[in-house]
Amino acid sequence: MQYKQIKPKKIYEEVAEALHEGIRSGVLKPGDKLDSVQQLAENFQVGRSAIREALSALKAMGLIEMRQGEGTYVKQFEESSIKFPLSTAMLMNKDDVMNLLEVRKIIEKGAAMSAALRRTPENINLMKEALEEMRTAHGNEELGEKSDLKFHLAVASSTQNSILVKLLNDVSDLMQQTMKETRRIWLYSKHTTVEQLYEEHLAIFEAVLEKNEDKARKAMETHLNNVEVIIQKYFDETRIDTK
Amino acid sequence: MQYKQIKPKKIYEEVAEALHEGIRSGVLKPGDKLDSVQQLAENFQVGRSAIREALSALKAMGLIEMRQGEGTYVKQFEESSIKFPLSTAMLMNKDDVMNLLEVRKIIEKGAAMSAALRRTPENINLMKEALEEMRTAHGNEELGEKSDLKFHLAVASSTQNSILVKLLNDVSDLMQQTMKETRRIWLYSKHTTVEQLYEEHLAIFEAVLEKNEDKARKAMETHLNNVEVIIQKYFDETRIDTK
DNA sequence: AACATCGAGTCATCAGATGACCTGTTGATT
DNA sequence: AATCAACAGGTCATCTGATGACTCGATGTT
Repeated sequence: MQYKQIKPKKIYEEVAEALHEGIRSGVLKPGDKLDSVQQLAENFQVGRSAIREALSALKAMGLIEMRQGEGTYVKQFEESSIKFPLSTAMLMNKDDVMNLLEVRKIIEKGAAMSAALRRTPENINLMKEALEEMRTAHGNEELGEKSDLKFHLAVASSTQNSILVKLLNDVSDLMQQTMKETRRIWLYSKHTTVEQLYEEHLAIFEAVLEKNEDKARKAMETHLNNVEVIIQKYFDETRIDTK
Repeated sequence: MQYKQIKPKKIYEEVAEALHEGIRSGVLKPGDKLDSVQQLAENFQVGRSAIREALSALKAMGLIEMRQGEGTYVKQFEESSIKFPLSTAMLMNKDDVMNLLEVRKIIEKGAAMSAALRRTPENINLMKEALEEMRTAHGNEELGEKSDLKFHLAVASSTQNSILVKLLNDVSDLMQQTMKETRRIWLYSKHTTVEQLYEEHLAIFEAVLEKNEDKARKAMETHLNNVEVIIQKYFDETRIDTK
């Protein structure tokens, strides 16, 4: 028979849960000030350390903010901040990078399609801006990289789906972190084909502009396939094993 | 002029960061036992509370595990289950749910395509199992719901992409939690169309079995569009405003 | 061989003390 | 009247000693 795992609840876990529940249920609204640690300790009838450990955990989850000398506040977290706990503690081997890239491809393709349907004139302007930056950035890898990101973000925003934007952001962050060490070489390879990259982005832009869903997907796919080739090449050259 | 925000780093934040870095860089490998709190306090030259608060945060992120009487260990987080720390203090309004569903659609469609390419015989068996469960579960909503999830998970696993699996899991969790309160009604609406749902799943299964990428995508799309209709209907009926 | 007991190591929790920091008030200076 | 230094009260940040609870393995007993 299956025995259910018994786990003696730690006090600070219970406290954290209670507060979390309070926030989720709306008893504690964003911006509200919590009682002082002292006060909470008395309310819950526990020591101050237990309270502080609970608060540390909640803070790590991004639910509250502790301001020294002031107090503890429930964080403002409109739509934008759903946390996708894509663990940043990830090994950086070829498999992981490739898997991550596949995820990114899936999301970006979907985003491109959705963007083609829902983009507004403002979105278009943002994309134009990014493209312009990219075009005039030849030679300046730093700036090129930034406008690249900006463009992808503008596409994501065009979906009018804040959750999707957040997710794509997280994935991009992870990619950047994962590739931190390979960055210089990566920028170099990229630089060599900067013209081509610009063309690819332009194609995506046009598709979104024309509200052509299918073309947008394909353009994004082409683009990311090329990115994949570059990364692939880098891995092959430097012989980083798949663990 | 722009002033850079000065933020005095809290000790426990620095400790948390140091440990996090250690894990990410691989100095601390999964399964490793950390020094005792006492010891860490001496190593970092800080008080025990600071250490404990840092550990609470890392624990909340799912990076470590504290076992009373034993010690603190770096969590094993292979492909399987990374504990999902929770991020769901989110309002449950129609917009959020719809956005989330769109994200799910994007990911699941991508997963279905990838699954069609890479599924192994074992994956097929898992899917079959889930389908069988679903078929024989008529009337038992609890079980039906579970096998539904199991099926989607089996599809995700077929991609051989652990990151994708993790992500889909997180999104599903979020959806479940978000819809926790609407659950009963949701199950009911679902029940009325359980036959149809089974057919839809079967279509996905067949497509994956045939390694037909395009068909898989379409089948998944059809399925999720129907799910969307059900949810949509629920919202319309109960008049939950868009905030 | 099986079981009970015990001790070392460790996490869990409490509470007092001290420092650092923020806000608002008061009162003196200009 | 405007400005600013000083202060007080509230709060978070941190350290520390004490105590309890728990795990594991060693030791001793039957």
